[in-house]
Amino acid sequence: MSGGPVVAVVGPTATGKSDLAVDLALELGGEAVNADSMQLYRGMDVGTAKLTREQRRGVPHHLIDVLDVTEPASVAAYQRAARRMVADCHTRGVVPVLVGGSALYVRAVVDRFAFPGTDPAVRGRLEAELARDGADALHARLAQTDPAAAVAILPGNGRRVVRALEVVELTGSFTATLPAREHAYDQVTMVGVDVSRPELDRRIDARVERMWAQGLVDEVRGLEACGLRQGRTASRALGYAQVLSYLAGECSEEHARAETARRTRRFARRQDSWFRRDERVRWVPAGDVAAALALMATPLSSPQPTAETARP
RNA sequence: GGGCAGGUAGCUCAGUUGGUACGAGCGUCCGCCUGAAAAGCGGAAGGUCGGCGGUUCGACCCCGCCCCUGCCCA
Repeated sequence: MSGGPVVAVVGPTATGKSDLAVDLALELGGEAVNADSMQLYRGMDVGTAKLTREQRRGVPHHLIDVLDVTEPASVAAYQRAARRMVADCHTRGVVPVLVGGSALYVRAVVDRFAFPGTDPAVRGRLEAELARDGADALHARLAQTDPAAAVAILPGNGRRVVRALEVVELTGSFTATLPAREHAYDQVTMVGVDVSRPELDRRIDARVERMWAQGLVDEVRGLEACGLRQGRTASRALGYAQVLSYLAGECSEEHARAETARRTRRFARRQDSWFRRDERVRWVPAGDVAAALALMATPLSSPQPTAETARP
């Protein structure tokens, strides 16, 4: 696969990825392609910090507002749509600028990555078994049918065990380790937005504060009426899950707010370590458009470590 | 000035009626992650148990004094 340059702006939440992506798109003649699992949802705006129309500054944004809150999101479906979008951009001579903090989503489009199929019936049955027998029991069974997968998946991780069993049933085996980091396109530039942990925490607190001020609670209330609570994926989103809990009378509003901030900080660390581990990501200080543009001059494709991967 | 409660991991607190701190949650750091990835799972590092002195073979747990915090009485 090739076709043209692909830019990916990654990093933890609240670092300013979206704005940087717009800046880059403006400079490169590009369009933004969302790689955020929650911005996929219509109506989830303040809680996902979606850019407003004005903030997008005329740059087209794709794969945003494409799912109803009741629909489950899935990487595989996203991968198909995103790849199609990238190809479309290339056809039009436009640079696709992927933006988002959903690490797996980013890899799913930028890397050689194939997802085995799924079957609702099989999945449903296995999930019922998980609920009934517990993760250890299913893990023991996985050890029988696919020993290698069982070794790679911790016994307590019911979700992964279920998926593994599902794939084994469908295809005979399950590869429980992520594929090698190999780009699926010729010219990929991954820009990581670098922010120190203490600064990140400050930004997150401020962002959560702002979300509340901008009416997150009302947004969730409205979405609840649209079935948010039944949405398998959307109802788990940071902020939304906590507010739903508050609306259900399970905790105070203040607790929901504090929990949102706490879980977001935790999430940001997971994102950070995920992207830090990827030696192809080149880091630039938050908001440093010039530094990011400088990287475009020397696109980095597949696993090819360079001398100056680290930045001051 | 007197009385009571309390001072144990970065934080909030368990705990030992004297025998190497079983600690827990949160935080921190690290790792895993293939159709829910803003989810899910796992590991590690952190403590002179307020200070000084005494009793004892041995004290974080007993005694004395002191310091600090909170509450109450004057």
